[in-house]
Amino acid sequence: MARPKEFDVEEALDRAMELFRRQGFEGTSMNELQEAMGIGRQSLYDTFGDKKQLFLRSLDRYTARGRETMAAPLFAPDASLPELRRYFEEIVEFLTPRDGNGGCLLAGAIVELGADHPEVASCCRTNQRSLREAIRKALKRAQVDGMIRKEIDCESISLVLMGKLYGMTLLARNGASRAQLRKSVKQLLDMFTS
Amino acid sequence: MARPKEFDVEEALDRAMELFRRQGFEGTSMNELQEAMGIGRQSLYDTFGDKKQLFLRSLDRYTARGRETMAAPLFAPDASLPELRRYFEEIVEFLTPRDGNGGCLLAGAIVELGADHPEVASCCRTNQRSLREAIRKALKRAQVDGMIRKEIDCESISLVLMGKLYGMTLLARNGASRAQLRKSVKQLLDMFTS
DNA sequence: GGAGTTATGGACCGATCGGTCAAGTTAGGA
DNA sequence: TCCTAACTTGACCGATCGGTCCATAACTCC
Repeated sequence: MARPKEFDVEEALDRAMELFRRQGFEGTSMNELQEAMGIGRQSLYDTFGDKKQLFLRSLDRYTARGRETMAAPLFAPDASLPELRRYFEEIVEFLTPRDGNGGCLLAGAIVELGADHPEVASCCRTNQRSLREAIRKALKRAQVDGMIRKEIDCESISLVLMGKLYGMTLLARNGASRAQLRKSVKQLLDMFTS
Repeated sequence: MARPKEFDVEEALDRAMELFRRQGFEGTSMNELQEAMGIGRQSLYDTFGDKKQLFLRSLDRYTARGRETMAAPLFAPDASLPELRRYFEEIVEFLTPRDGNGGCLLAGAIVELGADHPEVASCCRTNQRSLREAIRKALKRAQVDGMIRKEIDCESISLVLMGKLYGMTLLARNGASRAQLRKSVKQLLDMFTS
């Protein structure tokens, strides 16, 4: 081994992730990334490969981060309806920040690259699958405990809720307020709770 | 007046719209547009202005087209629950074409340009407002006729349904099948019908 | 204290970007 | 008929794109 890196790889990746989240893939240039990450051109390419690889790593980090923070309680083995409600509440808050720079890297990735970048598409689908599964389990658990009506099909409702999450990212980007989103979440969730 | 155009403006716009829908704003170059539209460079700029103006006109056309075709029955003065169901069914079909080139120009516009292009954002919001209003009226009418439970708040459910539409564009882009989307629509709509 | 390895900074690459210029062509109106 | 306004064509513009090369610096190991 020789000369150590002068920058923090994880931190640089966070900066890239944030820029991609706000501006999208095509909308962000390597020059902007380099500047935002605070590293030199060559260090960028040596460490992260080309732009697509950097985006993919940012996306991976983004989804992992989401699972570890906001979604963590939902992924807990005993997660139920309260955890689900709390998760949706956190998503609403995340999508409507004070500075107005809402926007979801995952949604951007699906729209912008989902059709022609297999690895990105794969990452997005994997994330959707695991999240949906966590939602389904939480719903089922809540149903067993009598918090959700018996006739509800948790499997298909989990897809409805995934769509709800995606839908909110666009509603938020299109001007919906935190209060509006919060209310729409409550309306939907109350609909199948008993 | 002098020499007439050799190409059909509306048709050229359709081509541009289709390309933007599939590839997004940043993902589509003027060279590609020129080729797809089948016109010369200068004709393009003379007729449509710069890229942003061309995109805006494409977006306008896209939303207008949607209102005139799929959404037309929903906008009818006597639209009710059947029209609403039918509209969602048509959207599902639109989002899951045989060739796999699903994708919604409106969703792309919101994600890619909603944050930093006021005119595009304005167009997206106007479209959302009018569509949501049509949904709300149809819901209300269905409620008066006893097809929807009395305790339902049509105003806020209309936002839930707008979110559902947006959500489906991402679900479709992320691999959801026509059958899955259809089922999720049924699940949601059945939830507040009596 | 070399020797070998990795990181850094900046110049540089061809390609492509959105957009324009100018010369030539085709029509309508006087 | 001929003038002129509008359309077409293709070369061309500077800027920026993603990506690479190379000389130099900084570190570890022998």
